[in-house]
Amino acid sequence: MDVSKTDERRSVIVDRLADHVLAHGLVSASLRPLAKAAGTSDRMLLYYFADKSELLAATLQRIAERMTEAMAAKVSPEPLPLDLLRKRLAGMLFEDRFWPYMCVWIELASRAARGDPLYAPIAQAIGQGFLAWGEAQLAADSDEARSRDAARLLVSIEGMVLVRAIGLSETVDRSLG
Amino acid sequence: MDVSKTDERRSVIVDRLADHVLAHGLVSASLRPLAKAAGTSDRMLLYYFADKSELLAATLQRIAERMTEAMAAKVSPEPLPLDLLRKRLAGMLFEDRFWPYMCVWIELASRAARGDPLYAPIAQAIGQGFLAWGEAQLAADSDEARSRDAARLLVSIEGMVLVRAIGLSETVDRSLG
DNA sequence: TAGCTCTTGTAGCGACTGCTACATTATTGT
DNA sequence: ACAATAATGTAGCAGTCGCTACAAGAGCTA
Repeated sequence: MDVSKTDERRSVIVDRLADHVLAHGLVSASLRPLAKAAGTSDRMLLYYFADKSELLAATLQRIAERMTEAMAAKVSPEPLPLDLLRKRLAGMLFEDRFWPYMCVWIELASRAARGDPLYAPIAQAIGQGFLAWGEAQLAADSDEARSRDAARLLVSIEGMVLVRAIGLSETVDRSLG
Repeated sequence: MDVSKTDERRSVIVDRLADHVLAHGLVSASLRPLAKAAGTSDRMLLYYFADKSELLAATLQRIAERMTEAMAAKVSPEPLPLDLLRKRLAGMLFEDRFWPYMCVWIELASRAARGDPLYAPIAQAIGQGFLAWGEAQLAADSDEARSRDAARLLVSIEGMVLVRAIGLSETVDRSLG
């Protein structure tokens, strides 16, 4: 059966939607601009997706997948101590090519914070994925220490991202020094 | 002169707008709902304020003032080391009555991250205000250490806020342990 | 070739957006 | 008391929002 035909076209659309959301944010993710970015019509977006929520969920999932791939490519051959991993990760996330992901991430968090039923579970899942990634990367004496360090990694990375978001990059640098 | 008359009414309105934004977020801060919350009409909001930007700037400033007052009330008589101040502050910011401020703060940051000309300067100013507050609270051996610790305080507090926003409160706790 | 499903365009609905023109009432200063 | 100014209501404009009814083309199957 060629459910694949439809799925393939859906996938192409989702890719372009992801590009658009990364470039312009969830705040300008309304159907007509998204459709134009995907080279189609709002009518067709709602043909391939039940409604806007489903469309955005698929788009955010795609964005998360891209980020996961990028981070998988950054896996170190051996476990790293917290300080070192934090610095390497910070260096990566502040690259220009990754900053759009961080912008969307904050936007996602701001909606999750209000308990939005669409965004809150997505944001939580991404956060837990990051924790798991951190635990796999970290050198630690015990499982307890590993879990604690992963939590600290997540917290400090998110803090750096948010502080940079408000235009205080040099404060981020100072905190690392 | 009773410019005061107008200013007084503006101030009452701003107070109610602040309540509404804290309760429902910037995302639902459109003129008609705001007006209803302020007990007036959209027409009158634009009578007292030049446009929506000016109105929101005033509202966010009011919100920041309230937060500043709350933090001023929490000043410790003597300087505190970083770890202790961090824990006390985290305990405060995660109280139910302060969480709405954190939600608005993340929303503000998400818009600042995209360089929004209205929100970016406001967010940056608030961030710098926090840094100054932290430097005044921290015990440190040198100005350099004080500045670095204030940066670390800001980064870790923001990180905890963001991680809690995505529903991972227990991860925040683990990071503090 | 007839019919059927998949795909797509057109047009529009009702709600909401920021904002404004116009008119009217209330208040104030002289 | 009268004129000027401040304050407010009504109505609406032009645009966007998510979404949908309707119809027509495209492609396949019998």
